[in-house]
Amino acid sequence: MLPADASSQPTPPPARTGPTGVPERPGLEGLEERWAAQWDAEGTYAFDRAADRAAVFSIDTPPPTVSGSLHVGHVFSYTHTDAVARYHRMRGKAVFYPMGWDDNGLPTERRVQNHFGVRCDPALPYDPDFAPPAAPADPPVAISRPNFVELCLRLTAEDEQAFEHLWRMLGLSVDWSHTYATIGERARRASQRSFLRLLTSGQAEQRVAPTLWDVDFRTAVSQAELEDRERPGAYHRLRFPLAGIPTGPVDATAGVDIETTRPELLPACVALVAHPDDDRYRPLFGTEVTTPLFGVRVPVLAHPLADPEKGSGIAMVCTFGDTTDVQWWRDLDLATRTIVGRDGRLQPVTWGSRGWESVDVASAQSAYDELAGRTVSQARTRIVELLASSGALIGEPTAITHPVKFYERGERPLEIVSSRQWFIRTLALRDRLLERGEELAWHPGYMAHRYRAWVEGLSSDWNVSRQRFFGVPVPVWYPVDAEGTVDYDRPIVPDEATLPVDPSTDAPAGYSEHQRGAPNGFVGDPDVLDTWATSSLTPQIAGGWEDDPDLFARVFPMDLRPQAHDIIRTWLFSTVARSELEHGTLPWRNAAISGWVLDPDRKKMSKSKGNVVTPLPLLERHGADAVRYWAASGRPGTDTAVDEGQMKVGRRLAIKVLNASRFVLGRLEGTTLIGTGTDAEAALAAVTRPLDLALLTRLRRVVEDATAAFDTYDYARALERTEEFFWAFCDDYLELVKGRAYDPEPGPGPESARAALTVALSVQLRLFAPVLPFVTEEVWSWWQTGSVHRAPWPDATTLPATGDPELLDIASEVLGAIRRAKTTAKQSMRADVASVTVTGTPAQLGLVALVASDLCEAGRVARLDTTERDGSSSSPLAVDVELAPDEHPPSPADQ
RNA sequence: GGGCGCUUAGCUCAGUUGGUCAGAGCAGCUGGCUUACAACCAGCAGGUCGUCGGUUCGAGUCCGGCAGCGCCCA
Repeated sequence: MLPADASSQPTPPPARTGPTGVPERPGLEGLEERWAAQWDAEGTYAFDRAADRAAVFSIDTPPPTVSGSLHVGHVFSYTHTDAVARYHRMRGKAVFYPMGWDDNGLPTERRVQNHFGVRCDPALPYDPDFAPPAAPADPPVAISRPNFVELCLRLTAEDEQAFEHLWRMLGLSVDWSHTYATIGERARRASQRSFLRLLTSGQAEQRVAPTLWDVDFRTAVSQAELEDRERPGAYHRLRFPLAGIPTGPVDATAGVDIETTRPELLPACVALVAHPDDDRYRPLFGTEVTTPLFGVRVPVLAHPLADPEKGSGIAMVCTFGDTTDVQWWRDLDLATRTIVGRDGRLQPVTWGSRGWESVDVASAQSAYDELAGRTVSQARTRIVELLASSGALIGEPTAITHPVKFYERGERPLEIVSSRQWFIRTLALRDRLLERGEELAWHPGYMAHRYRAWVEGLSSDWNVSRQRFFGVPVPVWYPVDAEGTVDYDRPIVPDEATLPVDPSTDAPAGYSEHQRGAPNGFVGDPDVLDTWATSSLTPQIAGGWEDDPDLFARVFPMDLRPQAHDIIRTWLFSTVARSELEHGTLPWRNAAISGWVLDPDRKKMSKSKGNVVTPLPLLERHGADAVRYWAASGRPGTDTAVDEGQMKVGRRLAIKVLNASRFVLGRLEGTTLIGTGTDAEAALAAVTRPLDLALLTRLRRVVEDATAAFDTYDYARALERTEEFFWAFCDDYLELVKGRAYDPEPGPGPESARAALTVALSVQLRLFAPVLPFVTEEVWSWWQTGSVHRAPWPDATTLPATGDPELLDIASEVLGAIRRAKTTAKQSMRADVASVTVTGTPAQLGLVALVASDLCEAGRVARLDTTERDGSSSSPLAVDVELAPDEHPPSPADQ
């Protein structure tokens, strides 16, 4: 585990030499600790809360799930956000960049259960002296809900410290005074307040309804938490006798065959449905059949969702096999016969009682008693045997593979049970939510499709209650009447001023705790809110909604929601919905969608595959700037593989920044261009040589490109442009101007070179700063005051537009030819060149003449001649290079 | 079954409105310790831009079909 205190013992800066403060041997080691501590101490990233809304850039940071270790995917997408944040800060915005922790919910519960070996039993009383077992207990120890929540809070607090340390080492420019946790008091208050307002306005309501249910976690889940998994199954062909014919040996001429993958739900059958246009079954519509084994008379009905192509074309409707059953049940107003309990086992049924009428009660009961108490899959095995021996199973089951709905964190197929749940009415909102999706600026734009497809496909309201423990409590109580019956229709709500409340330990106003559960008393709602029901309010929580109206007015609606594409349907969607319900606006103007990080073999990472890459070793091996470079090279929205090679490239780039800066600044000693208060205008005025002007004009275009790219959240493009320029700057320009830069004599040539180097370095450091915050800050500190991250973003319009960038190209071309000649001759780059003859058009030669002396200096060329020739300006130059006689020719033996 | 995205050098990927765009880096190979940098530098090599067809004077670039991969939704 990491040391939690990021500010402890920063590495001292290396010894410095000379007035420029440039270290003798600059390096990357220790920059993270040193600058993280410095930024913290100086408040470099503190939000200026006096700034008004127009001057603010606010970010709705994704709160990472705090359940174990961070994922390299976090590093990836958070780096993208941080680069954008740094850009806007340098553009002069007051950047509101908070950090949240998503600690409530199932992942934490699971982690606590495994870490301590405990399980929560809400029936137990609180034990103030409880201490968790030293080693995880097996079997788990049952503890009370308050004790369980305490353990959750304890573990998340530890995790959050480790996470914060990692974020600081990564260099996120978060204002750490604006943090929140989704189980924290502000989050609970905001979540409960919003819920109560939705309750008042009728947008939240409680109903007993078919509910997607995970039988292991024993909680409801929402549509957004579903996922399909391919599972083996089998079609079973069952024959339903026409009504009036008793069960028993089936008359083959008087039955209807259906096919089902869930024969165990036969006792829950309430109807058969076929497509209204299906001629095979049209004559049966309106008649009844009886279920095999159980002798229940059920209607045969028509519904367009029945698929004539599927199985026999007629389906059995049960309580409830899948979501289509629910729809048929609703549309056709069918009976309800619940057999699957919340533990995933078949409940006892008294056949012949109301709702369980049968033409042969005794047979039904005897068949069902074979199933009661079994799990769904056990019951399936048994009923197939019963059906086979009764003759109702026609032929052998046909094995198939089909998609089965699972809770995304679950291990067994979801059941649909009837239960009392709280819903937020999202279906009625669909059209408005689609409009909001159109209003939002998506980066990249095609991500809007994901949102639209999801909203258009909504099939149920949002179930927000969860039968779990570590979450924001549903803030209501219910009165208990004189007979001890709970009246769910008249919830007792708290005053907003008392929030947050916990109905399991707090008594409602007007009641005292001893009335809990008593006649004429009250009960608390035992459920907690879906974790998304709180996470969907992160703009409000971070922005201080109602708690800090002044702050809220300055930051909301926010400028940016950064997130990955897999949670568009959950987090992004639900946040848009809550903002629409609460404020009638979008929660933010822009959504920047990151891709996923894949493992080095481009496979999706997952714990089960064991290919999850953790970020800390990467940071230790390559350094933060290098890891950030890799992350920022990943295009917006594009899935990207972990690539340590790319991190090495980033590290090399950072080292190159150090060394190039050292060279440039080393040339400035004793000039007026160095040190605090460098006057950019004075430096620019000194840039007079064509090559130097050409460089700055090209740089001007780079600044324009990088700025435009960042304005559309394309950090990768901004980096690419900057990097491309920087390498050319190092490889060619620095070599070309070295002679002038080293010239100790004052004069327009040397001064122009030094001034151009100064300006170019300053601009490039600032262009790199959003992606490489540590190395740029380090270099900035050698010769500037203040933080580069507070320095103004380069303004392209201040750079010369009059230079001819073509001059750089032509100089590089000639220099390249000289280098090629030396390499071909296996000579050192320091080898002398007797003469160079450049053949080209007059226009080309005119340019060559402008850089001739720099070329001769850089290439150690004694004489440079030019020869004119006709031709278009696009035809290539011809460069003939004649090396000076080698003073130490290779001996024949070496040839 | 519907939708979205992707397919360019051995690898990872740029190529923004169709016209010096066939590119970069890595890996490979050949040289060079050059007074910023050997954690370096210079140079070399490399691809019918998935496939078929269409639009156009001209197509990685636009349109359509197909194949493969990935994701989302039924």
